[in-house]
Amino acid sequence: MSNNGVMIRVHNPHPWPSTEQEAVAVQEHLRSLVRFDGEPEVVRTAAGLDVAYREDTNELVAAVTVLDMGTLDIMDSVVVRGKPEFRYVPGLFAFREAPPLLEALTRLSVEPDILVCDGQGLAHPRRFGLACHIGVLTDTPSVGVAKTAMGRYEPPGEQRGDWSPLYCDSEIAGRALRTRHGVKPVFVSVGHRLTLDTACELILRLAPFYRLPETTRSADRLGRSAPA
DNA sequence: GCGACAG
DNA sequence: ATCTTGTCGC
Repeated sequence: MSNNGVMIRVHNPHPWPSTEQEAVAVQEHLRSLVRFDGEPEVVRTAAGLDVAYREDTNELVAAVTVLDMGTLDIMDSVVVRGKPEFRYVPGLFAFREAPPLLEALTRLSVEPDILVCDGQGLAHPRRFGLACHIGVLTDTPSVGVAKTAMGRYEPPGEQRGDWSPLYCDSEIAGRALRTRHGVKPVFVSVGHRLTLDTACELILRLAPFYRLPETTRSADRLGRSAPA
């Protein structure tokens, strides 16, 4: 269902922080807004969010694709460029990548039922990774899929679908999920308005061919192939 | 104090 | 993130 109105809106109760101390304070407040209910009854579309870097222009290139969950066809896509307003700091990743991603989400014309972010959700030092941040500010179900873990885990079984708990500070914050036989697992954690079971189920559906979900792969391709 | 540390 | 060759396997 497409229309000309804005489907995803950003509700940001804080000015964007300029120091690491302020950023941590913002996270500690926003994390109280993460919800685990309100899961969508049926997920028909899923958005992939990724950011590429252009060394030549010192710009961030945020790319968002919306895929049909049934066919994995790309139904919509948006690219937004922006200047980095925050240096990369582990744990404060969202303050660097979220601005252009949020702007891109606002410009979509096909509504995504869930957002698949390239990074952590609850599997974060303060339980508020990029996926939680994006999910809360847009009040949209979201999940984080990271290529490397921020917590500790034991290797899951070798079969596709096998998983093991991902621990952060002795708490289960996500899962190491095997999307392909014999390939390094991806690290899935809830962002907002989803359960971990549903999140893993969706990621497996989105990753029938490769280690990473097609949402992430398509957004990554789009971002790095964007015109100069 | 030293190492670890999403992209 | 990005820089990069060859190599193994389906």
